[in-house]
Amino acid sequence: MDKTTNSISNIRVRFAPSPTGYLHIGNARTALFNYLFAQKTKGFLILRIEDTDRERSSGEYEQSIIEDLKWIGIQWDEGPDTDGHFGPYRQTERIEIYKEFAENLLKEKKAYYCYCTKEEIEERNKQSSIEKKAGYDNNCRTLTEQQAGKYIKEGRKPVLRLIVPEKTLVVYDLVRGKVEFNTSLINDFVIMKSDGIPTYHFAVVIDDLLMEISHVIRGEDHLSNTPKHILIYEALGKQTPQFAHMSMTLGSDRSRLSKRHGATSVRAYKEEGYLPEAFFNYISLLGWATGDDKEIFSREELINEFSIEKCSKVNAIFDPKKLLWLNGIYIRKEKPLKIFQASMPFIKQAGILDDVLKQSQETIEKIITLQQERIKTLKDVPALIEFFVKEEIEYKKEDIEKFSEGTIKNMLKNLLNELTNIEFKHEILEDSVRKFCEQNNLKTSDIFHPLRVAVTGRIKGPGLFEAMEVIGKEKVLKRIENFLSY
RNA sequence: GCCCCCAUAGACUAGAGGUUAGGUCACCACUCUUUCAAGGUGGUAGCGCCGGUUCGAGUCCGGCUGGGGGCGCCA
Repeated sequence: MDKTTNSISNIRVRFAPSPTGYLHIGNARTALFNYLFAQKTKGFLILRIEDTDRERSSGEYEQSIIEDLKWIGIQWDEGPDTDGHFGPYRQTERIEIYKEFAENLLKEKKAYYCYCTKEEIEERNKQSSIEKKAGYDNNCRTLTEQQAGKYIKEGRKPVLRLIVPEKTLVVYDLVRGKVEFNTSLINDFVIMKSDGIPTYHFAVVIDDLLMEISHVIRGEDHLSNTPKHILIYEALGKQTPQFAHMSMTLGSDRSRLSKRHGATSVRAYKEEGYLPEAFFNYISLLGWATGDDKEIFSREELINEFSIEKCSKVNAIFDPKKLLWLNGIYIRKEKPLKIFQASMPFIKQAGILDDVLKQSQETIEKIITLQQERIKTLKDVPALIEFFVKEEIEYKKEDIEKFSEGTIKNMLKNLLNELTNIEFKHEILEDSVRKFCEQNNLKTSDIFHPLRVAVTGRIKGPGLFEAMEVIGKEKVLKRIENFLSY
């Protein structure tokens, strides 16, 4: 995660989650785009924890977000878990810094204390129904010292509000182009809460400033808040970074991605057996595309091809089906041994670990190779390899009934004798079973299907003879005998 | 209510005035095949609506409609 200081780029971007839950898919995509941009430009990615909401933030969530980012393969150059010259990277550890900036704004009369309670503001809003202006009425901007003194005596703890000058603000957004705002619609907003903690708007600006962030790449939900941020930069007499507001990720009904749409956290997909590479690739496709028709990208290709200009302004719907398809693509491309290793948690979970560990690595690799094209997610692995590794298999009642007809059983019995005498190589097996069918005037399917059920306990699966070879002579013969006993 | 953003099939998108509107997922059919899967081939399906500019509009402009976002002592 370190980068030497001889980097020529002074591009610095950040991903700034608040640790109030697991890493959300939408946030993961924002993180990914920041990562890709940093990599592409040889810049720096900073991870900053925005934990000023003390009610909802927790260290566990911070940890889980870090784990999930790492799982996806997003690496950062500076953050709470690494060294860096712009720390601390956790907002609650920066409270004194914000206070200092706030006090300066107060001194310069660019901000003021407000003693109003929520109730008082609401009440006044109701009274002035002519102007249906929502929010704060800038009441305390013109508070006399006398009035202020009275409030202080009452023991009221004030918030600090920024004086919002009336003007037109222009955001030159890298994704959306020129966007104009009229600040007359913005009320003097809170920058420091009454408990001395900065609000999001204030902390974000101070941090981006001090951490020398050059490009703020974030979700479109922050576009409307950007004028507030610019106002703070201006009050501080500082230049703004560049802004890029990415489209949002929505659920299947075009509403915000929520529990109703299924899994919304990165962690859930990890636990469902998705490969991080596939996930990485899939979310990069949401709101971004190259001019050609390419969709499958390695990490390096993605970094190489990425550009903010190619980012779409249109909100994208998260489609689990396409992710599933892409996951299959990655699984089929992966080395069998890698798939096996990645499936270990699921194998353990399924309770077949002991049987699996009895197999040689070679056998395991053969099994995975045979089933690879059937694996959609790693979670499928136990069910697909189970009948290879288990000593005994169980049959479904319906399958037994289907193939319990006397002639079939007799044929299988005869075949069993044949199999006893041959070498268990799939070519040889196939050869002799086909010959057996011919000699007995049977269609191959008359024997293939019952044989598959007898040997694997299933009506579908990989090539029958390849499977038999891997399962091994001893087990196969035993299984057929067992099947015949029903 | 006010402000901001957006609009190509069910979904993700290509398209920067002249295209038979291209690709991918999903869906359907066919094919390969001992089953399933994977693969191959083909198919259904789209420029939200109304005006304007232009010889010509998916593409430019305006309006409408629709969707999303913001207006917190949440971030």
